[in-house]
Amino acid sequence: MAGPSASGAAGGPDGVRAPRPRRDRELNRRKLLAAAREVFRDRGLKATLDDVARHAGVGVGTAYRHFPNKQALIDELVDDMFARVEEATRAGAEDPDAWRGLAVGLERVAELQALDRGLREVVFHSERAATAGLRHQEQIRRNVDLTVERAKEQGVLRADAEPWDLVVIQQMLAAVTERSGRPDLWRRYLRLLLDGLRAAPDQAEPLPGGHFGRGPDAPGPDWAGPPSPGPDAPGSSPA
Amino acid sequence: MAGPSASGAAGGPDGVRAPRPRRDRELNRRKLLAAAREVFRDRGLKATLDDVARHAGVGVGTAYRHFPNKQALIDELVDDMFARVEEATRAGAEDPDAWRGLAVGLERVAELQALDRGLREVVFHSERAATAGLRHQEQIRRNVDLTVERAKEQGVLRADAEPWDLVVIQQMLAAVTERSGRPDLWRRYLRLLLDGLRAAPDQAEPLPGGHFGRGPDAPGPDWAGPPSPGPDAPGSSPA
DNA sequence: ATCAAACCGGAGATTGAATCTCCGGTTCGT
DNA sequence: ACGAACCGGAGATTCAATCTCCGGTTTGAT
Repeated sequence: MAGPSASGAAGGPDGVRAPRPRRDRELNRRKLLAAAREVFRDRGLKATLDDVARHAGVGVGTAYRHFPNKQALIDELVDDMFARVEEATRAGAEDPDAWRGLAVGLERVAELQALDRGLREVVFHSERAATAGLRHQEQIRRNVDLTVERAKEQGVLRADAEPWDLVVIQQMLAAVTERSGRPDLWRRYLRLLLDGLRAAPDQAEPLPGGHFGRGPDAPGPDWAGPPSPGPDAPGSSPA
Repeated sequence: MAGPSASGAAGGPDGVRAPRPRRDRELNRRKLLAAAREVFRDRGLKATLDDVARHAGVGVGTAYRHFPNKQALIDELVDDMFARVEEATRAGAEDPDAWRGLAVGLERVAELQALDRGLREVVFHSERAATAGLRHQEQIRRNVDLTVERAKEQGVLRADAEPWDLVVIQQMLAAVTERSGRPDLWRRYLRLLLDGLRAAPDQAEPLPGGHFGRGPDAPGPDWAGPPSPGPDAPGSSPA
């Protein structure tokens, strides 16, 4: 009869009672999370918390009781998203055929983001990507570095390619999906980019843009470095 | 002393007087247009009409007296933008060396849009691009078609490339500029894409995406065809 | 079965940003 | 010099999104 901690608090660090939470609470929480995944996937992060609540079949009040605001709800999902991307890059880094690994890694990640608008916005856009999923982000970076390094060793990737090129390529593919509305069109341009990425004898001209007038050790774009300056370029004319 | 049409109306089709408009009116109009070009170039179309007015050194009221709303002001500029793009594509279409023409055309257009955020938004995003600059748009399409056609004839462009690929490529380059904040990074990826676009013996795999399950004669993406379905994809799961 | 605490739903208050109007004061053309 | 036309910018208006509040319902315990 006496289950664990029949009536009093068990071995909690403080004297806090455990008043047996109601069953529907947890249920609603799950429903909200699931609905959020769907809504953000289809309509992006700009979807309203009201939308999520309606999609979950609960009231707005319930939504706000579980999550103080939309950002908190998003934060709850971000880690998952990065985890999926990490997994997708792992396959590429581990393939013994480095070229196939490169191609497969790019393809997997592109597949993920082509199907999930919320993921695109979290992974590529936001400066708040820095806020969460850091552990995953580091591993992703390591996977990408490794993929590129091995592809160069095997002589299948042009020597002037850099790891962050793959990130930029994902951004470009995301743009194709976003602006065309076609969920598969990116494959065409991935093929094109892969053909350009492959080591070839007649690539006389090196890729430009290897070094700008920036810091001493930051040849790449702003991602993976300090947060970007934001969508607006300041420093316009002073009247 | 007596200037042209000293006091009465000249040859107007109706009896409307021409009461000699004040000089500052036209001046302010010019100032507003110039300011709008700068502001939209630097901050995009989401800039406020108030912003434009402030930048022009006039009051908001003046702005609204000259243009009923922001869209009207934008419409006044759109034609110019498309004209510049048309001019940029012309060079590519006329070059006797078709490959150089292709490369130069892509580069010129990319330069234009990399420096002008407003142009990016007008030319690539909006469904309202359909509203204005139609004459230019048709000529642009003709230039692009010609460029591609000749490059294929000369055997320098892979046979499975299509004219609308060039449009998509511009979108990708625009995304690079937009998301990196680097005004020159696109050159790197244009090189990459050009290397992928060039006819080569080892391109065994054709580009995918030539035909989807769409209409009978619409293999390409939605631009240059019917207006796009908008940013949101409906048809989500039915609960 | 009964009760009180905890939870739910959704109308609407609040906030914020952008658009547009109105009127006193100034400038232009005659 | 004079009056019409124009200018400037404070603030009314609109619109959408976020969040709060309270009457009614459900849950778990006695």
